[in-house]
Amino acid sequence: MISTRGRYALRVMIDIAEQSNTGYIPLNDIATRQAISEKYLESIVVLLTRGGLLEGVRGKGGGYKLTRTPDEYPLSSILRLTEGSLAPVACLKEGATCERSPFCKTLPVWKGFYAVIDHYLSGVTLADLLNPTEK
Amino acid sequence: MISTRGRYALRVMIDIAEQSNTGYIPLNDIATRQAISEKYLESIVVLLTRGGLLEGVRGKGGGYKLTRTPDEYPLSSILRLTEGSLAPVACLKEGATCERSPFCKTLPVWKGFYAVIDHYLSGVTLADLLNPTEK
DNA sequence: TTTTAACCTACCATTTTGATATGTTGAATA
DNA sequence: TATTCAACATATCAAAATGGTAGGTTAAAA
Repeated sequence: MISTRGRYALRVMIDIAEQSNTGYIPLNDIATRQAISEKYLESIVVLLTRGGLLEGVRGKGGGYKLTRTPDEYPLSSILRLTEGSLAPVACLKEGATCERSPFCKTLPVWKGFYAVIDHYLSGVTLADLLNPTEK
Repeated sequence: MISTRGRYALRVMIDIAEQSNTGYIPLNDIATRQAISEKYLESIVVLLTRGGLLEGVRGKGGGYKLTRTPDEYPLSSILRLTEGSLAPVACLKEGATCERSPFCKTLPVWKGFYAVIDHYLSGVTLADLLNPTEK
């Protein structure tokens, strides 16, 4: 299940995209607009910045900015970064190893499930979530 | 993400389906075959029994049995029961309420995601996971 | 040099996860 | 009828994840 990290990350990205004609957007403004604790948002936004989805600039006039256009952000990229993985079962997480896998009867279904999840979240981009005018 | 509860539940259901010509299957046997703690399985199987997916009989010669044929168990029914819900976000859980929902920009995407998840897991049945001979 | 705002580190309460332990009830069998 | 088997019930628990909070440091502009 997608936790608040992923959900808040999406809202932050939308918020920035909608304000993005205004240059860099300070997290303070975002936190106020979205009614989410700024301190908690910090821990989420740092993932997006390190992952290259956002650019942060310090000091006066600073804040965050998108590094691409909204249509270049599939939701999968945002959620994979903040949730750590989109794998629906631990067995499919990167680096996971299971001795049952050669004969596991459930593995194919989990792989199919993973593919469906990834396909859906890769087919929707940030641009699809914006106000029509901002697209 | 699907936890061990759901994953083990699937394996138990497959195990019972494959042995089901032998009448009632004691949990002890299943735990041994699947190499999972019997006591932990108990807490999972009770959900399946209460949900009507399995029938349990006590005493000597007792055990568990399917209440339907394997093709009548969509995986969604097994996983929904053991995981509590298949909703990908807390906002979509039964009984959940959110004051943002009337204007939430992410809600439609979560609903679509939920629909995709439900569709996939409803389209695969227990029968699809069995050995070809047991189908 | 003061203000602003990102960045960094540490901690913490609550919930969920993944069990274990110790029984009790009910059905068959010897 | 006593014994055995196995479901059913309840309590507890360690570890991890979740959802934060607190306090400080660095860098950039005014």
